Amino acid sequence: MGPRTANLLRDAGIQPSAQRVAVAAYVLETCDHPTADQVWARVRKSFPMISRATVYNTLNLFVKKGLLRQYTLADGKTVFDANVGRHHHFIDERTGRIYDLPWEALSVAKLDSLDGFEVREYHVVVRGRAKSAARRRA
Amino acid sequence: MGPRTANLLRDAGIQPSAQRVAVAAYVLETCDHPTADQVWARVRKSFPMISRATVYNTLNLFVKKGLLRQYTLADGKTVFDANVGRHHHFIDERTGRIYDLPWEALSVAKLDSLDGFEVREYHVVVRGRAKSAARRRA
DNA sequence: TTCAAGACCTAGACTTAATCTAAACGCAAT
DNA sequence: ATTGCGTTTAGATTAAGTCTAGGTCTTGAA
Ligand SMILES: [Mn+2]
Ligand SMILES: [Mn+2]
Ligand SMILES: [Zn+2]
Ligand SMILES: [Zn+2]
Repeated sequence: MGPRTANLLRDAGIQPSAQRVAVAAYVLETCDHPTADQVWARVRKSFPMISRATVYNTLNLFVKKGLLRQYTLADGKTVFDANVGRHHHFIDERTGRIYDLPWEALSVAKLDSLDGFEVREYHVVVRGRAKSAARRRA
Repeated sequence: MGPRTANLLRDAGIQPSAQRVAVAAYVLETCDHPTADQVWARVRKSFPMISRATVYNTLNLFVKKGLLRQYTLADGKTVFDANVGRHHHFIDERTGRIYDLPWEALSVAKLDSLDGFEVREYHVVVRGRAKSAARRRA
């Protein structure tokens, strides 16, 4: 997470300050879907002086630059997603945990015949329970 | 919207107070997907003394009794939906407005082969622009 | 009819997520 | 050294939502 992360930010047109690298090292690597405050809590362990505003600003900057996506899928919680490609989501109803489903795992038919709507993107939101195999995998 | 609405509430096991009938008359009839504060603003026009807490309590009660569904689809906003059957959603990216798509309008394949996940429900969230025809229809 | 008991409602305090503000900081070019 | 600019900071602010404690309304039994 040293110069590799810094270069990743530079390539996206972002000045790699120490705070931004610390946020990136966590949020761009995890396969969780953390909220902003979860990111703050996590990054503060290794960077105790970082402020809440900086974490929020940094996450929003990463979204604007295409390094992150932002979703609100459940509970009114806004989460961040390092998986910026197309994919679907599975929400475990017991734990609230969000899992990624590969784009090819599902297919949606009849989208073109949606009369009156110009479709730009879509994804499937699935709810249920993740079995232990999936919990381990993620 | 007088005794009809009251009976609807009674049938759901809800005591039809004046406040609850006023909330129901709007939120169970609209095909919008209003937030709690939008419901409050609307109901206050005809019932100026109703409190915020009552609107929130009433909406949550309706959800618990199965008269409403609650979604968080975009912008971290929690919205209420009088359409309690299965259906999909279309979000207009310009206006933020949410439209219902009939269940049969789309079909999702390969859901049963989702290894490691026990599916309880799912729906498709589509984003794009609603053409004027759809805007009129809704 | 009266009048508790319980259900319901209300204003306002509180909590939490998120943004805003204005000052301070850090670093590079002059 | 001085300036300037991008970045960070603490704290104030806004907004969604819940909670509390007391007041009001309904209801049904005496
Ligand atoms: Mn609202
Ligand atoms: Mn909020
Ligand atoms: Zn994801
Ligand atoms: Zn709907």
